[in-house]
Amino acid sequence: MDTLETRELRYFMAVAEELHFGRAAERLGMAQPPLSRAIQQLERRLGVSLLKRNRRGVSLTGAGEVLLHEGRAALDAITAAARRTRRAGGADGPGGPRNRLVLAVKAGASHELLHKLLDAYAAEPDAAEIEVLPSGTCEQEGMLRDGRADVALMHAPFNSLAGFDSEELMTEGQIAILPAGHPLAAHETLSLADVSDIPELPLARWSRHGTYPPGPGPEIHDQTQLAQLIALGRTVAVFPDSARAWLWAEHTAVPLTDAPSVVTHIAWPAHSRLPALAGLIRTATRL
Amino acid sequence: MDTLETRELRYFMAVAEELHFGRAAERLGMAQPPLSRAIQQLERRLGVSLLKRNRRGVSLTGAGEVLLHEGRAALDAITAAARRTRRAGGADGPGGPRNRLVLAVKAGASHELLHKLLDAYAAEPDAAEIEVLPSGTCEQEGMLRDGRADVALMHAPFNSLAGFDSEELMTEGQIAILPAGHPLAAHETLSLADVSDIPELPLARWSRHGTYPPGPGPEIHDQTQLAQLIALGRTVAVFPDSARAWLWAEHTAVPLTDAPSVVTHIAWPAHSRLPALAGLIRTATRL
DNA sequence: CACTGTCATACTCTGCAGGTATCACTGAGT
DNA sequence: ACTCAGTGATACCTGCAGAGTATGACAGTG
Repeated sequence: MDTLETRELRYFMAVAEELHFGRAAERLGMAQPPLSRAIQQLERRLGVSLLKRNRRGVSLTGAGEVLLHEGRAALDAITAAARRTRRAGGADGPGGPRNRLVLAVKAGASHELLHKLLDAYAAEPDAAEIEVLPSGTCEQEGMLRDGRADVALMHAPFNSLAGFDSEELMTEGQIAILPAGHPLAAHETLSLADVSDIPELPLARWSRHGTYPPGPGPEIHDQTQLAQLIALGRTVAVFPDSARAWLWAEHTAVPLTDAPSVVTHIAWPAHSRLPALAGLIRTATRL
Repeated sequence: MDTLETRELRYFMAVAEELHFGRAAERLGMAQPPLSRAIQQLERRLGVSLLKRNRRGVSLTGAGEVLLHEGRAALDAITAAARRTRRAGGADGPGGPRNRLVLAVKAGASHELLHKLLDAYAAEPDAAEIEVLPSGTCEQEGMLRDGRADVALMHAPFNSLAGFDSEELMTEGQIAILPAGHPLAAHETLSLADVSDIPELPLARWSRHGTYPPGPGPEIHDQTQLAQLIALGRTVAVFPDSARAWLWAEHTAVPLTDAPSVVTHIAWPAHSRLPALAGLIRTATRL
């Protein structure tokens, strides 16, 4: 059979990520031997070898890599099903299923657009309740995939719209945000090259799931930290034009001529059938 | 926890589709009581009521409908993971993972395009092996979703591209295929209205998962049957222009002026990472 | 008012997921 | 060369959960 229980998937994902049975077992809150057996059994059932046991740790085979990717998608779909079902629960009031949408937005981005959208939608007849869920850097995609959110504001080219349906809402240029006193702040416009290699102003490194990319810049994980570092003359940042909304007095914004445009979309899982979603999208595209 | 074992999902889907515990249990090859208990337990775990037990059959609650949709997507993702992993198995030859792609095409459609594509791709250096999988009416979507296929030729507006990545390959008009002797066959062009309500030529009804839509037309499930019925003067059909390739002598094709254009796309699951896929897509878009 | 169809409950049993103890093997250090 | 640490596999045992059988509760029907 091709049953593939979710338990087996969870187990395999843990091992594939840790590449170590002991640590994987610990992460799963179980002992190592049953984990080993479960994986063996999974391999036998699929008729495929997933891991190369090298006496010194473990590595993935080609089939293992495939299962790592496909399995993640499948697990996301499962937790999404659970979450969305729970959220729809207690429903069936006289006005149909309880109307509620979870909207994921990158924390701090598109304030103005978001405000307009929420106001316009709230004015609609029989508008659903919108819960705004602030998301970390580029995390909206995962939130849609695993059901934490029903719909999201995404920003191409930073977010990937692959696998979602979407409508374009807004296009804007990008600006460099510099310390007010910096020589470059006097320019009318700048290019990406101008701001990307300033020795005394290295680009900040954003936290991604707790780790930071390598480089000389300071480590940050929210916009306030970044704003402060810019104000102190320690770094420079590139942002969509709408970031002007939160600039400090110590900041100067200079348009970038050659930075790619940022396109804000409203996006949702392609198979979504939430009745309230259509109304929100209609409102959004009319803005 | 929000574990949601696939077994539970399968059980629920069966009940939600049959709306009858007994039949669902039979379909699952088990007795009815354990099924009842499993569903109850699922409802308790999710903290949500999924089914209304009406003493006379069963009906879905709002949350139940959500789980029916989301669960189908999740189950598809799981079987896709299993299938694709199996297919990648035995891999890891010296030339990297075994290169093989399964391409789903609507049986009989786009013959010429398909031929050109396969020839052009076969000429590429390190081309993967392409397995062509004929699919029933509009079934390519399901095949991509549950992993029976890796990539598909789809025809908008008949197929929905929602949830897939795709590239446009070809646009064509549509034609009416009439019995050669019919009065309308003498026209230069026709409109949809002209052919949709001819009393003596009712439109055929295609099989969809074994059932047929209601209507006066004959029931068919493959193109040859249809061709024969047209030749016999019993029905009329509307097809993309490329269907001219298989017309019989007893058929006459007349262009339709107001039928929507048919756009052929090559489409694949948005999260796909198959190395061979990129080459095929590149070849396809160059045609 | 018996009867049928339907889902729920009670009870039992078995298979398997999980734990503990231990083995087998390899590479490193002295 | 020998020991030791680290890692995954094996052997064996246990308890629970998932499956079966028998039966109950209830509603609609003729």
